[in-house]
Amino acid sequence: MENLREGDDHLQLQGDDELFRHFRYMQSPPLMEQQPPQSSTCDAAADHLGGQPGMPMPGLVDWASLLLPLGPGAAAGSTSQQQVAAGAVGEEMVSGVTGAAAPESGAGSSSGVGREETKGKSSARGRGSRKASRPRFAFQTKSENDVLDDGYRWRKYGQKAVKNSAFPRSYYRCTHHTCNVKKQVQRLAKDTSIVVTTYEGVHNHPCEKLMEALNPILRQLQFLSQL
DNA sequence: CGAGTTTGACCAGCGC
DNA sequence: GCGCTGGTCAAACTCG
Repeated sequence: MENLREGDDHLQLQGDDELFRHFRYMQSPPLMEQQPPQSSTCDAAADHLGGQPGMPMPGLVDWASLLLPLGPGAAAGSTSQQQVAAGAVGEEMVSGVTGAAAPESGAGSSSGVGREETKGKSSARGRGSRKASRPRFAFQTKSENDVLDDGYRWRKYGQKAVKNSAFPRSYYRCTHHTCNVKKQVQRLAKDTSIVVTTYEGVHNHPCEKLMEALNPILRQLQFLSQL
């Protein structure tokens, strides 16, 4: 696995379509300045999508699709530009991104990529055969906070010291009962101001904070549409 | 008391 | 085959 090259600040962001809905705008800038904790990344994404210079089709957000529960077939309903993003996602590319986003530590190495949890204690505690990995998606944020507030709720289930890194890697799972999306968070050893977040899987439910924020508007729209 | 975090142990894959 | 490493589990603990 190829590690992050020295000075490789052009991490290309790739991933599943759902994540692109939130982070697609980050494809051009090498780093995303993390938003303050009080504003979720969903909101941040909204802000950036409208105003980030150099963004592909800035301001064109398919909000309706954001509100749809996202499943494996959800990409079929994506907009054309989303399909372009989603279509670029393949295992090789995703692995490459993961490796690029995890310098030094060996994260994204062959031993790590694609390891999948299986349910049930007996099946080697989820360390059975490596099935074809779910889409993985890594990006860097420049922030003092390790955990990027992306609008979803996460439960930490592990923390590991990784080789050649003074900072441990944290493991999170989405707390939504039907969603088994995971993410890893690790701070770069070379640049401690940079946090590498690796998402694995696709949320099959809407962003909670976004829904919370949009609910009053949606209700109003519903009311108006009835008139 | 429930939800989330911490942390040591366990296990599989990989390289040598 | 063995040791190293990463990923996960689960009991204990903390917090609201």
